[in-house]
Amino acid sequence: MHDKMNHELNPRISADCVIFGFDLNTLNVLLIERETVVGLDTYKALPGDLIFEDEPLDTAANRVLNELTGLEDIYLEQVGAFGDPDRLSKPQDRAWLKAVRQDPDARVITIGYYSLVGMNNYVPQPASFARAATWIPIEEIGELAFDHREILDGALKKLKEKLTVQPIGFNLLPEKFTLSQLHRLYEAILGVELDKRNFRRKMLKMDILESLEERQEGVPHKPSQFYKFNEQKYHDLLKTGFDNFGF
Amino acid sequence: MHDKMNHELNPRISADCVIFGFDLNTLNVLLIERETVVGLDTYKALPGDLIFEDEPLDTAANRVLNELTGLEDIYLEQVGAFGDPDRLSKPQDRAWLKAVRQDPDARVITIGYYSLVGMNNYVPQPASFARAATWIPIEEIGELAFDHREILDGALKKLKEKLTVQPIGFNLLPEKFTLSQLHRLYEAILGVELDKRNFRRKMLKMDILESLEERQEGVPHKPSQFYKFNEQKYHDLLKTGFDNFGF
DNA sequence: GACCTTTGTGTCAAAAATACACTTTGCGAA
DNA sequence: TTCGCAAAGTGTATTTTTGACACAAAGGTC
Repeated sequence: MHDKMNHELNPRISADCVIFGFDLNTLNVLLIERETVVGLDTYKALPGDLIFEDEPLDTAANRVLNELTGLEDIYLEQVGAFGDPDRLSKPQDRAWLKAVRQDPDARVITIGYYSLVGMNNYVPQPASFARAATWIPIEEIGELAFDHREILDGALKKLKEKLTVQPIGFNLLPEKFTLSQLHRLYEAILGVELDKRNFRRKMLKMDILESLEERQEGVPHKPSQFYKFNEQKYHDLLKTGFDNFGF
Repeated sequence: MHDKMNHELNPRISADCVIFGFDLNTLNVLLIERETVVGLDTYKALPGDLIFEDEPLDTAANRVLNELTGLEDIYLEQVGAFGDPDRLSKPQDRAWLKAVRQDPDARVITIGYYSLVGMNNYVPQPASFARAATWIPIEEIGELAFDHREILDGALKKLKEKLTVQPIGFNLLPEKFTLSQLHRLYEAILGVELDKRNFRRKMLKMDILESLEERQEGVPHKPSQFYKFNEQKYHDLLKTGFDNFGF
């Protein structure tokens, strides 16, 4: 303590959410399009805002996400804290902050979160002061506001790691899905090609998918079989077999 | 924004560090022993303190760690943000805060960090207002101040995950070490028994260890061969072969 | 019915994981 | 000096997992 007192920080805290969606073809991220203050241009940002006093971080992330996009009750996983003192200092960002924040010069430390949702289940609701919340294919996302690009990259990295360690990603698909769709999802997230036969073998051996009687209809090729995710078996598996990797 | 303004949070930020050490036998954590304000008792906390204005988070974590323990220039990895509004509300914690903080009622959100250091290389230096920084074997750590137990558990979990994915942990050992010591280290971190022969085979196959001519001396059994870690080969390996797990 | 597109399937070889027990070395005690 | 103790060090056989690879089946379109 002692002589440090007057240096102590008095910052704001925000939560920013990286929401991944999958349209059965490419991976998308839910972004807010903001009007730049000067005029015609828009620029993109993650849905995020300051958190309230006495509000737990996870709760805040969910509230903020809901306010900006309409999404509700999403399981959000933390990416980490981003607190570079210069993270709000790009001119465009400063202009926006001045227009919208009570104390635009305050340092803001943000907690990044990420989650996966099915794009089908959900059509974004533009909120009051966001121009629009929209799904953007991940390869088309360039620069973002603040350090949001860094947060996005961090989230994607965590998502990849998680995917290689345990089968997640079912949230990204509709309830009934085909193995090809799941295959494409894995390729989209990991950004690599995966051998079709080996992928299927491995997936099925895990014994967490249930094949349905149903098949695709009206497609101009051999119809694909539908599967669904068996949550029960998945949780059984998590408890037994997933701790022992490596050794 | 709008009507939310008056709810906006005005918290403090702190950094707390989980420093793991290994005494060639058991895993230890570097803890601060604080006097309780009432009197004779001590209680334990992670080294941590408030961060300064305009100070990057990582820098702050290193500074705080240095001030409390004397450790310098440690690579700290983030565990995450911990921000439960009640995290400072245990009576003991409140007493301590009142004694030592300018604004003891302010909400404090903390960023947890962890790192590995060699216990041999380092003998903790007690700092001014910490009673003592000491290594405590991880099995002997019970309750800690605030939510530090939660932070510690989170750090240990991350450490385990990382260890299974890539060979770290060399920072925890002296420069020259034996395979048995490395073996014990892995067992201590993962908390499981690992087959000796299989462990050695796997470790050596990675080709990141260099066997030295030297052997143990003065031990009442067959002397063990010393190895050292080849940082060059390790970094080569990281670039090529470590991304492709799982698929 | 010819053609296009995507699904779905099997095998073989190489690599990795697992389980498992005895000999070696050096010290200390009798 | 030898006997015992404690930890180091070493190899094999079996099973499991990975990775590479090609062609027939189904259904729609023209």
